[in-house]
Amino acid sequence: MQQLEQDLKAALSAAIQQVFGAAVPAEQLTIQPTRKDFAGTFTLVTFPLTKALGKGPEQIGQALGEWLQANEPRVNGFNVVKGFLNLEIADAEWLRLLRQLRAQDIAAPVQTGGPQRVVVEYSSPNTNKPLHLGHLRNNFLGYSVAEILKATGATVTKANLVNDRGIHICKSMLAYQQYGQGETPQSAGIKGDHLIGKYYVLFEKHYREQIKQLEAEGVSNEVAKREAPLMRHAQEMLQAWEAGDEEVVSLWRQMNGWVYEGFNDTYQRIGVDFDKFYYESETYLLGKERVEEGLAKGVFFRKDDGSVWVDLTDEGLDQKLLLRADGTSVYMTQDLGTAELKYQDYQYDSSVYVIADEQNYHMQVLKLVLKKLGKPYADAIYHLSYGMVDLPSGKMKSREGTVVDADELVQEVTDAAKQTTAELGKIEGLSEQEANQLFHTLGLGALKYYLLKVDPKKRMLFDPNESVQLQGHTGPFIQYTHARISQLRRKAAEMGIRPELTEGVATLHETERDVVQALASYASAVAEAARTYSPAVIAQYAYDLAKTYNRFYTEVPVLPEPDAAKRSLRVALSAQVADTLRQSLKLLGITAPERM
RNA sequence: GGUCACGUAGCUCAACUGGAUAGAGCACCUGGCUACGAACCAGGAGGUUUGGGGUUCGACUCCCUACGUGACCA
Repeated sequence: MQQLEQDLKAALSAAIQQVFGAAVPAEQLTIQPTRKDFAGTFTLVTFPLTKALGKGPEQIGQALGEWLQANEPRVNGFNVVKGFLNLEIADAEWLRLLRQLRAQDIAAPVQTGGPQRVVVEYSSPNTNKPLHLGHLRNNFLGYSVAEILKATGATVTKANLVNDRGIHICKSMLAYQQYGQGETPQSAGIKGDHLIGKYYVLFEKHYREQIKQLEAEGVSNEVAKREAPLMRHAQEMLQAWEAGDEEVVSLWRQMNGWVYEGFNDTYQRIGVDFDKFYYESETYLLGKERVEEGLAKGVFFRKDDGSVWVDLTDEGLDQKLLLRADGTSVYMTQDLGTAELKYQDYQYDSSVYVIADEQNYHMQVLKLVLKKLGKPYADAIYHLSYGMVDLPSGKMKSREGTVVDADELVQEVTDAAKQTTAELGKIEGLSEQEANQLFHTLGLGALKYYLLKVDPKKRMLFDPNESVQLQGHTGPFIQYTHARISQLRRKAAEMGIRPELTEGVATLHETERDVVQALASYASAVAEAARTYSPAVIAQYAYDLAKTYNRFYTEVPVLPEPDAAKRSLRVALSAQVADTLRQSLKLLGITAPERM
């Protein structure tokens, strides 16, 4: 398809030379898909040529159209509307394209000239509470972007930088010590991550009470927050952890272990995975050498109190702290360290950080600082910045208990899929296990598609009712189209109809052309998605393809078609659609069932 | 106070990076299952693309400005 477009541009450039005697390079021509309301596939916009050629836009269109029709066999018709030359492509070319697509492996890499060694860091949870809706957008985005980049032939490492240390974990640990009474996930019958989350909430509750009490005694809010006994204990615990205190470290190990069991369970359930785990407890001291390096190179400076800074005022930012006066790290210090570590591990030419847009400033600074250090990988860093997920009631706030828990949500979408499937009476012939598997596939398909179809950088609204919808612009709509074709293929096989393209077909139905065109656009959709790091491009593509196919399906008979050559062609066309849909969904992390 | 995003149909989102009459889904109305799976398809209604100015053959897209929403930096 891209090839055809390029060839047409070259042909048009030649036509301009021949007809008008002017040299206009092919790259300068504006060609675009023809709007639905007009006949044709490609459209040349002739307005920009008027000056160079000294003719009116219609005149140019007419002359070029005539030339192409006479000299380019793939163009078999054209029309000119104002400054637009619409070109119609011959059926023989569509058939050739379909034949070519059928001969290729749909999973074969799409060459883009993009990065070859990529690290995608995503998920990166804190270990003090279970995953929630915001994490889901992050996880689905990260997994999908990794799959998309793989589809361009890149070697991709999925990395998870677990934030397993710090004051927030100590809060859970302290609350557990005080109120836990030796409870375990087994004894409580609660998933590990949820158990730890329970104690985090408990900490916050008692902590707030202590603040309130102090304030009642006339202490200012600021001081109360700092001096509340629970907070002081948590701080002491953090120091003990850093000093390697055996009791604290052992409790920390135990509780993190529970959390990981819970996380692994959730990861498995939502179908994401990782090739490499980094733990902040092992990386939080890194980065100090980078600070030394920067001081030696004279790109950082030390203030009188001993703290180290970088001056970014030339870049329109301000001065940024890199190391505290007491020599302890800040987040930036660690991130400098892990960037170096990741580069040593993987020598990436692209390092993708899937992080919410509230970190935009931080990531901008990280990149600039690495640049100042002269790091070769500074430009390879890409912040895949995504917007927050809002609820109809507003922003999610853990303190106000308005978070949507990931595990609960997955259960809800699965239940919704079960209910709808039962209503439609489509579970006959499935074992209970198969049925449950299907409900999960559909529910998760709905949820993933819902979160991925929106442009990542945009803030989005999560409507619980819409997220479980199985009709319309949804994942299950695409899954359904795939399942329906699967059934068609099974029947075709039973009837002895082979999906093949014989010489017996000369002309195509309009909807068949549309389907071939959509199929042929797969590669450019993947390329575009990879270039922009946007699964939404694939989501939109898969929907359009399914939509186009469904129209074909209702307008044209496949199996009942009396002409054997046409019948085989339509089965082949359908098969290609199913394969392309399955592959597209795979890039989104969504499974395409054979029946539903 | 400063920086950066975003603002499109009642609601949720698109618009091939400056091109034609701004498209889908949901919700609402109408029609289509004795040819292959109706989780589908066809049609209707719904828009001053937040307001105002500018750039040009042409602006949802670029620039300026006001307003609104959100995030971040001190």
